[in-house]
Amino acid sequence: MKPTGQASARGGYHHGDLRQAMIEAAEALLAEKGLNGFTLRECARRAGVSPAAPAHHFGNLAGLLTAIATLGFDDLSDAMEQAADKASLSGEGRLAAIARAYLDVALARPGRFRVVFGQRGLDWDAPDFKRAASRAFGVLVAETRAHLAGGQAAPAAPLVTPPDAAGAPDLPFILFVWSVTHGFSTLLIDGQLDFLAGEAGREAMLDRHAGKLVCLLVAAVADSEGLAKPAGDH
Amino acid sequence: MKPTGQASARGGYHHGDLRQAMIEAAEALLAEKGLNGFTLRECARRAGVSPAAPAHHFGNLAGLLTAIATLGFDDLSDAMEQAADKASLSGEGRLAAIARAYLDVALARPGRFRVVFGQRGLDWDAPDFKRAASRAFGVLVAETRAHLAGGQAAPAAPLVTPPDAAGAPDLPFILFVWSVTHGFSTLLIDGQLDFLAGEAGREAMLDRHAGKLVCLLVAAVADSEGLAKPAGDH
DNA sequence: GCACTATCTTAACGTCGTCAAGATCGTTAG
DNA sequence: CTAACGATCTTGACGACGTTAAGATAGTGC
Repeated sequence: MKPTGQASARGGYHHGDLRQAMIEAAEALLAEKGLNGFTLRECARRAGVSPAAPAHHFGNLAGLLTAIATLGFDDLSDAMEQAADKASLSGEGRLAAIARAYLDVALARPGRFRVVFGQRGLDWDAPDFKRAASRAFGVLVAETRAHLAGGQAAPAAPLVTPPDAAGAPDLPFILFVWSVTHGFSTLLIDGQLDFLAGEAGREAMLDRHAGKLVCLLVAAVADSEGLAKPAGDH
Repeated sequence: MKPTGQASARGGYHHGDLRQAMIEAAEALLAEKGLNGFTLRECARRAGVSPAAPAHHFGNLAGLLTAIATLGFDDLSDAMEQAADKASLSGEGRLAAIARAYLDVALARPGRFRVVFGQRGLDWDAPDFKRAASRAFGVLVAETRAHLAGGQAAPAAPLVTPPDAAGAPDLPFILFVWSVTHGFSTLLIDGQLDFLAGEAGREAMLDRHAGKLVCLLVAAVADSEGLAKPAGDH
């Protein structure tokens, strides 16, 4: 049978690199309609492929979303690392830098961010996904510890596997940092703070408050440093 | 035509109080399957009613979810108010009490919490919903301000309309409190902190860290009180 | 040049949210 | 008392969704 459907419009029966094409289509669709309007069929449509084609590459919808979420975690890790390094050079605090980077990534791609931390089912056991998630958490842990240590020194071995952190004495600080950053990002993304924007728009509201919020966070971690540590170290 | 379908099993053509029955079925379904497995048809099925029946009471799926979210916001407000009052009597801090109450509500009904702050579309313009959301934010504002004022005094007029808060000097503190609380709740609910639970389960992990986290929050707000205020008041 | 395997299409299934049209019931006006 | 009416619910249907099974096509290695 001649390829009379989508394949003919594309020029061949095989796509070539459908996996990448699907991911790009998915990102575009997420940016356009958000996670709510996201559809596997629409992605396949944009990739010029039948609805059943993605099954072989991703298994199912959860597989595609997991691939997107993996990219999202890596994006988060990269942005935090780069921001911390740059801030370290210019003398700013690394903690403030990663918090700001986290927020920026969330705001730049809210759809993808919602996939990472969203309700639609993911393959939590996918190796790549687990690795990406661990890396992002590792960056957070490393930077928070560097901040607690008082220096701008980048830790030599920044990779922290989650089980290591389970009993760490500075875990409350790490959770605190993550909670503030993630919470503010989530509230913003979900539109819960839109009533604060006024007529100036969200950007103005961000410029006004995000900086102060990060200052509060840094001050909080610095000031209560001795709270969770048994013996004083300063 | 005789009622041969769902109506006969119920005993009559009319239900009586379908609106309430749908809400109860929805809550049960959310508790059982979460927001992901939530379905309007399944709710109607459990209420013993045809799939099109809820349309007249809620308009569409968003209408039903908005009704649930309204209950969720009211639940949040009530829990925070009661916790603050009780804590005030026993001498504890009201701020720590509302943070803990927020977390407890989220953990007690994660499905409903995800409806309130979730991705599935809601009718943001529904009057009841707006009122409930404003009330919850108002409680947060009032308690944070009471804490900043240094006393456990409950404010006489706790209702704060959102526009009032847009230019308030203590807004960063309020956002800070909300971000920490909401962020930690969200991370927990979404299973992002499950790897910290270990073999002891999530309850043990909560008992270990939630308290310290709230302590950090309270200390942070108390310590950096003078940061956003132009003139020192202590 | 041929089998083999990966890749993609077609067709279909069951489920979903929603709508239009009709049936039923409670209520109220005459 | 009854007839009309509006509110409530059912039925049946529509298009879209995710997923699957079976078949067609293309690149690859022998």
